[in-house]
Amino acid sequence: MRQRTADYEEAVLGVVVLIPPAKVLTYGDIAEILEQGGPRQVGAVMSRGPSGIPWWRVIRADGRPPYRLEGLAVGHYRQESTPMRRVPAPPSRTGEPAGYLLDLRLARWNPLPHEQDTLREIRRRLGRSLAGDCPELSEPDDGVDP
DNA sequence: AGGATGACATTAC
DNA sequence: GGTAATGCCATCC
Repeated sequence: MRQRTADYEEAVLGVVVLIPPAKVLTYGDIAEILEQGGPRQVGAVMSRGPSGIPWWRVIRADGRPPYRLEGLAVGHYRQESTPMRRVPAPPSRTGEPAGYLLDLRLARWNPLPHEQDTLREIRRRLGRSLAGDCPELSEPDDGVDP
């Protein structure tokens, strides 16, 4: 039940810690790997400020680092030599300082075969907990009534 | 129950 | 190359 979110969070974090230095995944990538939820759900997990994980390796689909954390993230990118390019003009004054974009073509993580196995395992475990958590899904459900 | 919200994504100008 | 409008999916009022 409520466990559902905890399991989802664990799965997301399990994927994030596998991303190697200088590589990144988008929120959507992770949702796709898990085959559960969507980008916003992944974002929701990350927003809880999980500790001890490379949060800066999870970015938006357009290459921007996590909202409001760009300054911090860029430091990590420089340290890891993550393919990044400086964006010329500051977009807008409405909050987005942006100034850096990750080059997703170069920086997106492509899991090796053995890493894909690990990802599959995470996905399977999540699927299991979700299924075992909602027995109603398999319940025949009695008469719907007239 | 219905609507607002969010570390998002895609499509259309 | 940008922004603007829509769609999404789960959570939380």
